[in-house]
Amino acid sequence: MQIETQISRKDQIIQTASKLFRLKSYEAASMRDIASELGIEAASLYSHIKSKDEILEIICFRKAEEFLNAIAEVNDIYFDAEEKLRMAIKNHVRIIASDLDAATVFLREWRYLSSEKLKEFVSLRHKYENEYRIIIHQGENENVFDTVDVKFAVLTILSAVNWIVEWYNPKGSMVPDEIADNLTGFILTGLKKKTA
Amino acid sequence: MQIETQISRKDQIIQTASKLFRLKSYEAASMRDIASELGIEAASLYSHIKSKDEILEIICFRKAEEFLNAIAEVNDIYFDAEEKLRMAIKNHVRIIASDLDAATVFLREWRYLSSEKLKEFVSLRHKYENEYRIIIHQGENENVFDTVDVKFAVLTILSAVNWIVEWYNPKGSMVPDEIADNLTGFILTGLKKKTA
DNA sequence: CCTACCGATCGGTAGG
DNA sequence: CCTACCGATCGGTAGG
Repeated sequence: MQIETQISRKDQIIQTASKLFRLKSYEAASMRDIASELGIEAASLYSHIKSKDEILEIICFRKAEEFLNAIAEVNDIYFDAEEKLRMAIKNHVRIIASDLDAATVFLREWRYLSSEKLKEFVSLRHKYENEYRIIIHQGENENVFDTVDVKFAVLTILSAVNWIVEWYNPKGSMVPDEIADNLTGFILTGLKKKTA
Repeated sequence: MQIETQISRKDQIIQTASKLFRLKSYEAASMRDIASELGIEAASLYSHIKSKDEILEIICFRKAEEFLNAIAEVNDIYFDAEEKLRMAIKNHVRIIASDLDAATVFLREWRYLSSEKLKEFVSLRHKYENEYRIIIHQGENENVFDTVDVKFAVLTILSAVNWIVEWYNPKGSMVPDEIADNLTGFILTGLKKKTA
């Protein structure tokens, strides 16, 4: 009956790997790099994990699950499309900001997944994208969103939202919710003057 | 006095490398991979190029120059901000579509540049981003663009424009100029119904 | 968790 | 453009 908030060795490995995979990429970061960061030998890592592959899988699929749970919750709680979109983006930005290392690996290094896992991963991402497509469709039906190429719109929205891993600074002036609000504003009304 | 349209061995190497760097990433694609694609031995590559690094540098800096030339031309030819933005995006998409392999490497693999070259590369990208910032500012002054966080707006615009390397299909139904028009529409007026 | 090690593969060079 | 090769490093295993 441990009440300690100790983080398991396995999770320490995953956390360290996230940091190094983000910094140097999955291929360039070696098991020796990860081990030395933890003050142990590379061979010792294998008492906790099966392979380098496995680490990447855990990082990518954990994040995928987080994103999918968040969008499911939004669809449960909110009713109108604009609010759904607003909250989906807010959650998305929060998840990225809560663990920037893992989120960056999820977004940037997933290509290195082994081919079976890669297929599964891609299908989870499609599932996530599809949730956004449904929201946009709903907005069109509610007559609050313009009729657009929905696939195209979702790609554009997610690209902007995911791009924040490239510039987000936890010590910067914008907190995650502000970033989300700014993004949503941009997505909803664009750059052009409304009262021109 | 050769009139042949032959492509030099060096350029063949660069083209093949672009393809493989995009497909497998810079680190994972080996010199032996590139050589075998060309039907020669890995050692033979070094008669035409100095190092693997050099290939990446050539790809990244060639593209950087293309992008910078294009935006300079836009600023020379057009006057009002909206038209400048429209044409800048059109050129950007055209450059990406004209050589998807090289563009993808430019956008995805530049992190592997050696540290001196990386610094130079990042400064070229900042220069490019700055040209967009100037256009947005001009639009604010002309009272056609809303006042926004300019840095944020440029990041969002470029993320959407660059994301096309992830889904653009040369054999797909949308030609580059259509993609550019769609993107520009989205960026200018957003998702929300105007006549609600 | 360590020592000791393996086979494979890497970028690159020498010398022709 | 090739053969022959180098030192370095990789992910991972055996055995304790």
